[in-house]
Amino acid sequence: MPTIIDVAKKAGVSIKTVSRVMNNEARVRSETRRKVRQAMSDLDYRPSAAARQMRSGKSTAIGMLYSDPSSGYQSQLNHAMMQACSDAGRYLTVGLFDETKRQWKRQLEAFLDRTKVSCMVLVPPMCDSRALHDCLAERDVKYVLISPSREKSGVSSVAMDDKRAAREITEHLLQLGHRRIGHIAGHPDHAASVLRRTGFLDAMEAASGRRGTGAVVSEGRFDFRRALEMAETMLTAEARPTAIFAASDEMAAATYMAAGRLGLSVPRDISVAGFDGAPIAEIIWPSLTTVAQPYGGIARAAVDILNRVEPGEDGEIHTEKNIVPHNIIIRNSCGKPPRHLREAK
Amino acid sequence: MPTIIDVAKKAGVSIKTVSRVMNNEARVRSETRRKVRQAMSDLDYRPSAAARQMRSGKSTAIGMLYSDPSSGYQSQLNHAMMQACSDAGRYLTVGLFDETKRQWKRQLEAFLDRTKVSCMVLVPPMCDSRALHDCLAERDVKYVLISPSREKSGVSSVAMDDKRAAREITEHLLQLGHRRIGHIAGHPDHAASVLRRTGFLDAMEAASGRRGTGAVVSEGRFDFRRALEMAETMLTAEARPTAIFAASDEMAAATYMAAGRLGLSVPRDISVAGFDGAPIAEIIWPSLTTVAQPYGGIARAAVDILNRVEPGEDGEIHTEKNIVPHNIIIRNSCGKPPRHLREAK
DNA sequence: TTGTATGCGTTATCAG
DNA sequence: CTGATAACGCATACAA
Repeated sequence: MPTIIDVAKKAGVSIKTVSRVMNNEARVRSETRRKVRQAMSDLDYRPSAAARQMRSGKSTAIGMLYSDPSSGYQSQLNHAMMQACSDAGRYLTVGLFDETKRQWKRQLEAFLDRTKVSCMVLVPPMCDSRALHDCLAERDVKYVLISPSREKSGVSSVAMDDKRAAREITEHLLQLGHRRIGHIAGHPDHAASVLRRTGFLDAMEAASGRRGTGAVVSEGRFDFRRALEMAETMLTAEARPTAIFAASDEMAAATYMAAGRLGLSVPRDISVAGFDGAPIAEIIWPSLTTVAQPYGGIARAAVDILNRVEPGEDGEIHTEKNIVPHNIIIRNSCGKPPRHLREAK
Repeated sequence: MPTIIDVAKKAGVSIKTVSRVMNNEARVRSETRRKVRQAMSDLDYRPSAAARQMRSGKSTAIGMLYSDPSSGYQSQLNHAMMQACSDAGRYLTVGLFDETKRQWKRQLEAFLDRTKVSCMVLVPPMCDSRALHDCLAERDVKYVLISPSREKSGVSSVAMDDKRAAREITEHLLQLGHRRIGHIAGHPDHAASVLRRTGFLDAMEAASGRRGTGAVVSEGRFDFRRALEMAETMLTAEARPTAIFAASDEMAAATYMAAGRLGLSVPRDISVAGFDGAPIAEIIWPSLTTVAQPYGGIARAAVDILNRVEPGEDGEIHTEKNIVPHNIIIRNSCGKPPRHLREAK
């Protein structure tokens, strides 16, 4: 494995200069910089993370907190972050974090002490804890928020556009001819739930000309059992919807089950759409039309921000609010409504 | 942060002695050892991973390969490993690994070069790749296998007893009075599937006195749609089972759906049991009786083996085959069969 | 059984 | 703009 000394020799400069180039410091003549870069790639040089960390006291790894092992969202994001870090030549160090415990502050400090990470990504629900922000700021750790409920000034964030995605998938249903559509919403405290519901209502309003027309909304709270009840209620109402848009794929799965119990077939009798692009959406049958969370794009954007925020300490920190485009995945759970219901308002 | 020097001063010895104590070397007087240990805990000393790694060229972290982000098994194990490592004062470095690509060897070597891990845990399906074993052995990386299909001599392994667990959950069903029980098996190439099926058949045989009596087996292949079909077939057969034991929680969920379509209620008309202890088992309703994989115990055992295999290089390597006890989680998906079917053989 | 001195690959100081 | 040299915390050859 080549070291900084080998690079310095090859480029005919001192190791300090090589170090300067690596760290994107300003005062280096551009030709010198070029020579060093050349030498580095010729030798396939890769700096020793250990030596770097030992000297600077800071790890190059990116830290991430994990609070709920059974959360599909967190584990998907975790995977995407690993991938993004790997692509960017960095590493991800993840720590368990129990936000409910009173020891959380010590827990966090132990994590920072041991890992020496100097930058982190905060995912929901950690990204909404003011105390957590303060603790990080106090220790001078840079961080980026993923899908925060509220933005925070001076801190960059990355998110998808939940409202718009909800609008789009509702429009898809409308385009198929559905006029009476149910929505099983998520937990009202969850920012994304509110956005998804609003997007749904916006699309319904645009189609009918009046807010609320044709829309049937229930609070599912992201809970399977509750969603099951809500779906059953909707499907047994006198004027039952011909399509249901659930705010999560799990709740969409619950809707499948409710439909099954009532002898209704998806998508013949009832169309179902979900949200998240969870594994279950591919697994269940018929496969579920849903909004895929852009985990990869979100992770890449977060790593990218962290890469840029670190070296350039010249002047003030440039923060940004990054919206990552999503995809609607059309699968087999949505069809046209029965003809006699198609144009009924 | 205290360093080895602070500890040495406090204990009144040289740093070399402290180093010896840390690494569990033999030639240290036990009183000296005690003094050093005391000083370490007084100062809340924690060795710098960076310095250690720089000096030795090896990281203290434990490596793990991840191949399928949507695999609940892998992500659960991942989480358990993080926890276990954290408890043992070690770190987990996980790498993506695409076993299908031809570049896998370079991918693995890049991982080893960059992370410098000297020990790893291999989870399914990686633990069954002979080429992977060879590659690791070649680079002198110690590893432990988790739930391998076949044991490998000279390599330790950790697993749960799938056969026994399947037998036990089947016995639970038998005890409730079920005599005709269906089993939706996993993929036949998967070692665990075979064990689970065998355990099921063993229990049925023990109860009836004859192999196969009362048992209805279908190949579900761990696939939702296929399991759905299998369950529908079973439930519409003339002599339908009063209980179904699915080899995975996902397939149990498919069974719920099949039951729903046929107007059958769980557990009143049909009892369902699963296997894995996946998040979905708690989420679906009624909550699913299942075998919980002992992820935590498996991870702890693996880390423990790795902790012991490393320092004691005196003599030959002691390998072990560790079976971790599991738990049957009784929830709400199993009940007594209708009276008239209870004793029917 | 214990201690001393050296070097691992970086970054930072300070002088050119 | 560039370079010589001293740390950083630990492990180990070598010495006692």
